[in-house]
Amino acid sequence: MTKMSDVAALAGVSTATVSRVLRNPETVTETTKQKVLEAIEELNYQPNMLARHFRRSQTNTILVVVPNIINTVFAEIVGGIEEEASKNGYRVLLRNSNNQIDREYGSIEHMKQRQVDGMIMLSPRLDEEILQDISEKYPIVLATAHLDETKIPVVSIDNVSSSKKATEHLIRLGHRRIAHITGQLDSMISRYRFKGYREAMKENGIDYDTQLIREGEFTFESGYEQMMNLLDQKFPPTALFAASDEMAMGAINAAKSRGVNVPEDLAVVGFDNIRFSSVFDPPLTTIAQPKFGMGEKAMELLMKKFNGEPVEQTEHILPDELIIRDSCGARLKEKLIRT
Amino acid sequence: MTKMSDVAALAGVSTATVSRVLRNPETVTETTKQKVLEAIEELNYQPNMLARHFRRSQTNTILVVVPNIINTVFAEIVGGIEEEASKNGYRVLLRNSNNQIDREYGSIEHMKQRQVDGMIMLSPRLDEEILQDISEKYPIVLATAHLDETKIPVVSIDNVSSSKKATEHLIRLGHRRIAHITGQLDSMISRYRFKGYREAMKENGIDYDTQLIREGEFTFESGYEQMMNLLDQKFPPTALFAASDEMAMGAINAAKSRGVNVPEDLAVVGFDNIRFSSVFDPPLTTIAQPKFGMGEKAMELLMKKFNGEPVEQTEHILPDELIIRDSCGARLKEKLIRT
DNA sequence: ACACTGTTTGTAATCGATTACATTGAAATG
DNA sequence: CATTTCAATGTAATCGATTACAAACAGTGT
Repeated sequence: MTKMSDVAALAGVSTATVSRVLRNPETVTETTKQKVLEAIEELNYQPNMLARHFRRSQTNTILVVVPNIINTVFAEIVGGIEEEASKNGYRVLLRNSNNQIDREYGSIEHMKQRQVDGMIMLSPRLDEEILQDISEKYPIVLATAHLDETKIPVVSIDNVSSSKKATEHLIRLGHRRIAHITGQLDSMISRYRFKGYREAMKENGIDYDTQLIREGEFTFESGYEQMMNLLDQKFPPTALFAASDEMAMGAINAAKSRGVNVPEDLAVVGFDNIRFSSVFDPPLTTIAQPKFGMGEKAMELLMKKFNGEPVEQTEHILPDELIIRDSCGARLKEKLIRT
Repeated sequence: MTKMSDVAALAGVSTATVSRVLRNPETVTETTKQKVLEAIEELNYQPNMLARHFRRSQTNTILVVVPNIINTVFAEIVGGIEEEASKNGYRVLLRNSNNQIDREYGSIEHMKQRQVDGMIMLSPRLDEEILQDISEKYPIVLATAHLDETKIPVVSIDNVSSSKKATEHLIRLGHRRIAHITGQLDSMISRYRFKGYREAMKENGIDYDTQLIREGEFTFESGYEQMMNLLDQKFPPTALFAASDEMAMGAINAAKSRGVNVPEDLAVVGFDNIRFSSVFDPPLTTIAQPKFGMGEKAMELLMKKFNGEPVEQTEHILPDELIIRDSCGARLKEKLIRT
């Protein structure tokens, strides 16, 4: 491995000058710069990054903590982060937390040891206070999260209003017995989506039946199971708002297995607009989160923190969108009206 | 930040001893070890990893280069890699190549600069010779790849025999006009899957119609489009083997849109067994790759390289499995026979 | 008591880039 | 021409852990 002193020797300058050519070219005359550049070329020199990182105690690496990379929602967000990071010369270290709090802790230790310059946590489980403490000393950004009163930058969509929008869409289609399958209720996101549902119902003067609320786990299987429960009830729902597309798909399959037609007998709206929602039969009506964009935005905010720029607002709400496909019956209705 | 010399001072020993307690505890007497450990505890000392990495020129980090993390197949493999890596105290740096060769090059530069201890490439695009060169100097493992004659460890399934198995399944169900939608044919994997198809046809005495071979891009959209083409032909196929589940789904949707029933009018077999295949309507018959396991295996092999253990075989073929669901019509047939 | 062996600990060099501070030299000014 | 100023470059310390080598020490056998 050629090192800086080799370059310096060949170019007939000191290592300080070589270093300057590399990092502050404007402080060096054109002629010496050329000499050094030629020597670098000649020797095929590559700076030892480990030495640089050590000396500057900076790694140009960020840590992304994901509950589970296998989940397509997180994978897309990570895609956005990686894209934006590599634009800025940063590298992305990936860590699956598997929703375990101690793994999240471990990741924070990692940052405390300065092994990374900052971190982005997706759907953190850690207490708000703990996160707050860390954020005072280290650059951290959260995504798909919501904290009540805090200075930590958060990138998210408005889960309450979007869920409200989804539920209202079903109400507008004439439904009153609207079921809701939530995600794990120990997660903020699930509670916010549930809240949006309640608000929509209330504002439209509908007393919702608590029997129609079921807690799932954001998976197909849980959606399937909970829908089976709902269909077993004396007065089954005529519509469903599921807190994730996966659960919506599971629920629809449960309905199909019972001969219940979607959307004719059961209108369904999901959440996330995952890649497969448009291909599913029937294509899902759902709330689209700008997943890739959220990743990019999170990384942007982290870059601001790195550069010492102020991050004006702490909460960055990106726009969501209700995507109407077939599972809610709106298109079917339109067609019927037209004919 | 407390450093090693602080600990040494408090414990009344030299830094060398502190370092030994941390890395070679067996060379230190029990009593001094205790003193040092107490001092570490007292000061809440954490070794500076950047200094350690620099000094040892080792990073405990590996690089994983993925064509696209958004693709669920790769996401699952990365999940397996991450799992196994963190068991071994290694960290995973993620890089999306977006199938661009120059990005793959860049990642190799990264390793040459010793910023990572080794790398795993998924579905590399780079030339075999280049990879071979690199492998002689740096620890590298490939996954979902196949190289003809090389010393680079590769983790994969047998794409030829599995595709043959998939095609034979369709033949056994009585089909002769079996179409095949390939992936991009500049990718080895696509060519191997195509080869498996040809072998199955040939061995069963069927001259396949080149009109029934269409090149897709591993996406829904391409599957949809190519199926439309197939359906437009004078003698459309009665069965389809698609080189990926995504394309199979696209194709099935194309068929549905034309009123062609799957599996009654068109039997379909896919490839990959992605998470959504079982939920699709109809559930896909497909070849299951042990995705998570492939990731784990790849990391295991890399660990062997790190430890200087010999990697006996270069090609590690993991078992695949034909998962029979509804899209191929086998179940339907059984049912008909029984009744 | 002495030499010898082996274990434990300490001293100080080392990894390679960065940078505070010192030096050189050339241009500018009176 | 002497002096000041400033830009360009060099010298050497520095970051913190690791480790080759040296030293100290305890135990063993004669």
